[in-house]
Formats: sequence, structure tokens, C-alpha cells
Amino acid sequence: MAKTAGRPPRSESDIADFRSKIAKQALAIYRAEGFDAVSMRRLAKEVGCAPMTIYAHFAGKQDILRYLWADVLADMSDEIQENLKPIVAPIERLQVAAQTFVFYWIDRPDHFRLVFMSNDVTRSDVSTFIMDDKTLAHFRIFSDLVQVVLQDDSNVKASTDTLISGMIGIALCLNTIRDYPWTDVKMMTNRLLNSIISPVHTAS
Amino acid sequence: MAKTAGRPPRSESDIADFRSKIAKQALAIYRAEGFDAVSMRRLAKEVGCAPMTIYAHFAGKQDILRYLWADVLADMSDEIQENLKPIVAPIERLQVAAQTFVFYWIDRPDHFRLVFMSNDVTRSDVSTFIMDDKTLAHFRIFSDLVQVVLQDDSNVKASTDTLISGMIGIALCLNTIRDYPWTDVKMMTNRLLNSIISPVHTAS
DNA sequence: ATATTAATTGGTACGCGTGCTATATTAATG
DNA sequence: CATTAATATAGCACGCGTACCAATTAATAT
Repeated sequence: MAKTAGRPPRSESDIADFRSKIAKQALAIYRAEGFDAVSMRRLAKEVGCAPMTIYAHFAGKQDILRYLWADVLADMSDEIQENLKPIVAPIERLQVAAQTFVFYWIDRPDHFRLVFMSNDVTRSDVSTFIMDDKTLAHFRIFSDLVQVVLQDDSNVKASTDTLISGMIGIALCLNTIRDYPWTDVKMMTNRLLNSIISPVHTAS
Repeated sequence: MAKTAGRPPRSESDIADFRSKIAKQALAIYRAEGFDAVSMRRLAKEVGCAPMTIYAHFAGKQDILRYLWADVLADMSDEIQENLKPIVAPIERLQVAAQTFVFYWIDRPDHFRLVFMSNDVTRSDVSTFIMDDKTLAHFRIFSDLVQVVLQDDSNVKASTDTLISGMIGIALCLNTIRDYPWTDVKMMTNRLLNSIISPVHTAS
């Protein structure tokens, strides 16, 4: 089975190199000038290729932005770990982590927009990007903390998912619906935690 | 004190008329063709004015989209009320309302995007739009249901706000972070409700 | 060398949100 | 009337995401 004639497809590593070059530059722009500064045309110019070439490697802008998540999430993780250092009581640790998480996104609307609001909700783009272990790990902080609080491993995942989506919800609401007189953020976060800490009321 | 010469400012009612004409047309387009079809240029064309004229009456596209919220929220309210009809038990009513709410937004990504993701999170546009009573009423369904469950009016508002933001969070996560294997939606919603139904665990 | 095939380029195009400026148009006053 | 102030307009401009296409470049097998 001889290889076909003609130029061969680019090697895996070449493709990866190009993709990471794009992602790296996107990150640099984002960090320096924020969300709105990241554009396909500019990205192409700074990376030294034609705008349309990028589309050969990414499905679209969406697909590139996903690569910035890792950076932001790592930053958030660091902040949580930092605030968690002096705390030992399991419940308090969970509380501090949750509050740090929520305030992180409220204090950084650009980051929030990037990670949670830049997806095209309308059509389900099947992207090549799969939540990798490294990204997932940032959320696993909460699994771990919840696990410690809920000794019996009854429903750690369900609790954690509820907590995470709940916290994200608080951040979203505070970020976007500013006219509504929301309850104090700390209070809401604690109340949300209450749904995890206390035993399940109705089984259905 | 004579009036100044020259054309007087437009009457309040004229301004209101123009604004509502724009809003109405925006709604028509949105309903017929969805979120992406609503554009300033098209809106202007269909309403019979120059594109830039709209900017004399609205701060921007954002400002127009807010007028579509009422319609969507009313639709959502109706669906909740409909599903609530045969239910009498307070806790069950709250459950059904919450689940209807969450599924409403998950099943209608376009609506969700319009109401919760079309704000420019970055800068806080001080819009002339204030959450009016009619809009607020749609969220008050939950206040009322929570009120009934929590007989003692300890912290109805805090609980309701947590519930609402939590439900919105679930909808956001399901809509945007599809790669992550979220727990069953009903389960998460019930767990979230648990934070309202069960007594407060930590007072801080 | 040459043919073959993959990848990239440049150009053109559409519609988008939004800003600026110069030019009407309008409706009241004197 | 004419004057004056408020408003609307047309036109141009910028940069955006993205699509299509003809031309080109690059790397290989023959």
C-alpha cells in the first residue's frame, strides 16, 4: 500500500503547533487588552497568516476562545487555594471556596463573559475541544470539598453540580441583571451551600 | 418667561410612540426569525427610518432587546401557571414551578440567550429601562410559592433570590457547558430547592 | 522534471453595530 | 414672512465574523 502522490497532510505535530500558536497569541491579546480586543483579523495579522487560514484549524472564533478558559480557570483555582490555606474546618473551607468562586466572577466580568457567556447557545457546535482533565480539575476542587463535608458518599456529584451551577447562576445574575435588588451575595452563597450540607428533604 | 424660539422637543407621547414602534417591530422579527435576525439596520428599514435615527431613542441594540424580555417572561409565566393548575401541595407546587422554569430555558436556548446572555456584561450601561412591576411580577411567582412553604416569613427574599439565580445557573450551565456530564436536571433542581425547604444550617 | 495533492493566500463580498459629519426637514417663535 | 432650535437623514467609515473562490505555494511519488 504505497502512499498517494502529492503533498501529504500536515503532521499531527505541525497542526498542534499552529493551533497552540494561535491560542497563545489569543491569550496574549486577551490578557493585555481584554475580551473585545480578540478578533480573527487581528489574530491572523499578529500570528502572520491570512485571516481565513485560521478557519482551517479552528471551527470559528468560539473554538479559539475555549483555549483561553484554561488560563482563567487556573487563575481562579489559584485564588481559591490561596484563600483556603489558613482554613481547616471542612464546612468553613467549603464556604470560603464558594465565596471566593462567586466573587471572582463578579469582580471580573470580562473573565465571566469569556468562560460562561461566549458560547453560541443557539446551535450546538460539535467542537473538537473536549473538557480535558486539566480543565475539569479546576471544578474538582469543589467535589473534593463537598466530599469531605458529606462523609457518606451518597450524592457528592449531584451536590457538587448543583453547587457549581448555582454559584455560576449567582455570578450571572449579579453580572447581568443589575436592576434587580439581589440579596447580599454572601448570604445567597451560604443559602446555596445549605442545599448541599443539609440532608435531602424529598426523595422523588 | 417666554418659550425659546425654534422647534420644541418632541412630546413625551411621541417619544413613547416611536420607542414602542421599534420595540414592537423588534418583537415581530424575533418571534418570526429568532435572535440573530434582529438587527439595527433591518429594524430601521422595516420601521421606515434611517438606521441612525434609532440611536436617538435607544442607547443601542442592548436597549432594544430589553423590551423583548417582557414577552418571553410572560410566556414562561404562562407555562408555569399552566403546569401548576392541578397541583395543590405547597412543596410540590414549588417543585413543579422550579422544574418548569428550568426546562423552559433549557428547551429554548434562543430565549435564554435573549434574556440572560445578551447584556454587555463589561460596562454597566445605565439604561433608562428599569425592571418594572410587570417584569418583576414574573419572578414574584417564586416569592409567593416560597412564602407559602416557609410559613414563618424569616427570609423569603433571600431564599427566593437564591432559588432564582440557582435555577438560572442550571439553565446556563446546561446551555453552554455541554461537554461536562451534568447531573440530571430534575435532580439538581430538587437539590437546589432543598436549600430553601430545609432550615438554615449555619448562621454567619 | 513532472504530475499530483494539500495547504495557504488574496481578494471580494455580505451584513453586522456603531460612530461622525454635513445636510435636510420640521415646528414653533418673533 | 424669517428666524431658530430640535430632529432626521444620507453617506461614509471602521472593524467585526465569516463565506466563497481563483491563484499560488509546498511537498511528495513517479
